[in-house]
Amino acid sequence: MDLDVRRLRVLHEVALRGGVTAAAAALHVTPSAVSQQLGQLAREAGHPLVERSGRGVVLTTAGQILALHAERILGAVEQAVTGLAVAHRQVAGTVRVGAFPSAAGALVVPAAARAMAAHPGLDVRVVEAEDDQSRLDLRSATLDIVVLQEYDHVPGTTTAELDRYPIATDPMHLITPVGWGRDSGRLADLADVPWVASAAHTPCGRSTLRACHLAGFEPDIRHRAIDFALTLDMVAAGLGAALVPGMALRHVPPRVLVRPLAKPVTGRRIFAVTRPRGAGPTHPAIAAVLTELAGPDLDPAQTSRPESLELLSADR
Amino acid sequence: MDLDVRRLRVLHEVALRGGVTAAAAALHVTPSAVSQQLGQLAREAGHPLVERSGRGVVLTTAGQILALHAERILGAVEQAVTGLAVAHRQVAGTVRVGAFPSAAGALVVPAAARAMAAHPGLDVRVVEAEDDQSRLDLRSATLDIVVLQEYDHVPGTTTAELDRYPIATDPMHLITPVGWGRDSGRLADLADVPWVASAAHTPCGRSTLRACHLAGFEPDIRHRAIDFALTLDMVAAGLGAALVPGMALRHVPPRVLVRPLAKPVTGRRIFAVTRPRGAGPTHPAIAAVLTELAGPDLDPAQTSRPESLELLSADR
DNA sequence: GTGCTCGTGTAGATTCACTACATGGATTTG
DNA sequence: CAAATCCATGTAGTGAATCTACACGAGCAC
Repeated sequence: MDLDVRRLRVLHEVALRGGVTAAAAALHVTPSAVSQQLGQLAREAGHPLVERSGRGVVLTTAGQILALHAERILGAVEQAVTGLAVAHRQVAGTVRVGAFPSAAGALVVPAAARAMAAHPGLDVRVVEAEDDQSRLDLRSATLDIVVLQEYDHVPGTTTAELDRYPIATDPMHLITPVGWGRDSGRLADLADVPWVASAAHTPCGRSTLRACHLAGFEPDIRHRAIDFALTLDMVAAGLGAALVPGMALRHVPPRVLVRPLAKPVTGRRIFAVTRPRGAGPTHPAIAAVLTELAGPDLDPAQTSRPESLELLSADR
Repeated sequence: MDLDVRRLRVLHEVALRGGVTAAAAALHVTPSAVSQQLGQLAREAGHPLVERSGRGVVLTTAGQILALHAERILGAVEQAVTGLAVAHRQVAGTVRVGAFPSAAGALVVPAAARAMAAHPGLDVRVVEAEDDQSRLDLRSATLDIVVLQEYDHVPGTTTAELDRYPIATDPMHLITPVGWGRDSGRLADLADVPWVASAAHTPCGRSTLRACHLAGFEPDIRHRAIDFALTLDMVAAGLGAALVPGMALRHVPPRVLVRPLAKPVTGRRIFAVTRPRGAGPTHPAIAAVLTELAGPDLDPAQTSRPESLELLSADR
């Protein structure tokens, strides 16, 4: 009774993704193959691992237990290959980094380029995805490093069980169309203007709302944008003011004014995480990428945004 | 790069047994299969795992590292199946117990019988083997429980890294042909008689030597026997005196006198061990066997040896 | 009901792993 | 020193295992 790693990975994916089809997609096989492997594993385990629920499946108790152990086993396997890489001091192989959109371009891409330049055998791949998706792909070993964000004053998703490597803090900046109001550096001065914000369910959207509440007013949010480039375009078109993280200000379009705030109102912390039971920073290749991510970019305002940010110096 | 468990077990066996052929025998396959799997694993690992040395092989550094991790992974797999058994509270399956000859008959067989009687789904198998062999088979998961002995005053092999479950202490008893010398209960009275002992390289043989030295004399060892039954026959034939563990006295032949010793001179401790990183006593089936081994047999003299032991009462 | 999604069976092709046998190198024996 | 022996490793062929393609049935939405 040997519980093949391949099969255990199938169960792990089913547990993570919540279904046979989703697991099959993640494993790049057909659902039929996943179903068969699951059946075989159940036979070996002596108990059914999943049972149908509606048109999907849910794990039985035995399935949950085995999925838990599967994660431990997969982690042990990963540590084994890591041990080999450590012993041979080879900073090589493929490291897949997931990041949310604004960090991907501003932080991860330059870090990846530096890491690959420094280590010829290293292949860093950047995957742009939302935090929830990245977290899932990290656990399923589709990604090796994930760059996440955590907004101040927003409860947000906890990532307690993961090892965190802080990369940067990214304060929110106030932007308005040029020629709006006076420049006192106080958010409350813009209590009566229209606003542009991210979608209400996003942490950034909630962050804007919280900041305005803390400043003592309810913002009149007229437009919702997910991509910060769209936010900037909206502001440039005079549709409203907005609070955006500094990292989104690498390319500020004309007719957008970045206004100094008297003191930072709110912001977000950016950090990288690795697989909890997996190789983590032990692996030389992952360590090299983490170093590039955390090291030179500790202040993203100084390094990642070449121009157009002189106005921000007052904020810090 | 998934490092199949099956392949890792092959590497583990090669590391344990010290060669391809020995590993193949333990895995019940041909050496060719082992060699091929090893080659495949080396390709996956990116480094050769073994290199030829003389007419055998030795593990490379990479091989040693991977073998180390293999043991962890195999342990994790074992814990997974254990987790399932625990969740379903099923005291079932096969438990293989290894024991040195005298313990196998006196302790393990009755314990196995009791365990199987108490748990219908349980299949306990007893394997008689020397300690070194048993230790190896335990690590390779050929055995699940191993009963070992440790003689007083003999450095012996340490089993520090294993979880120990004490079963019994088995003091050595003095036996002579009937009609020899006086019955003072002192070992030194037999300084000038011929002796029968186990082979010099065995711990029991060394134990006899040490006991006599502690009593102040050098025994004149005329005959060497490995099986205690042969020792008893030799004593019965009048060839000499001997020190044998109490457990070997289940069937004392005629013309052999078990002499009370004023105080126990030396003895051995008998204990069971389980796989260090493996399931161990967590597994219900293994726990059940361990209970039967340790529980009712805490004093083997009282339970396992039905008659012919009245003389021993003075010893304890 | 119709359409859609999800999971599970079945048949066939491909891949994988093992055995049997042969080869080459290293050690022991006569 | 040659012969015999042991050990590991290749090669060819066979059998098992696993995947895809396709069909089917069940649940849910409209």
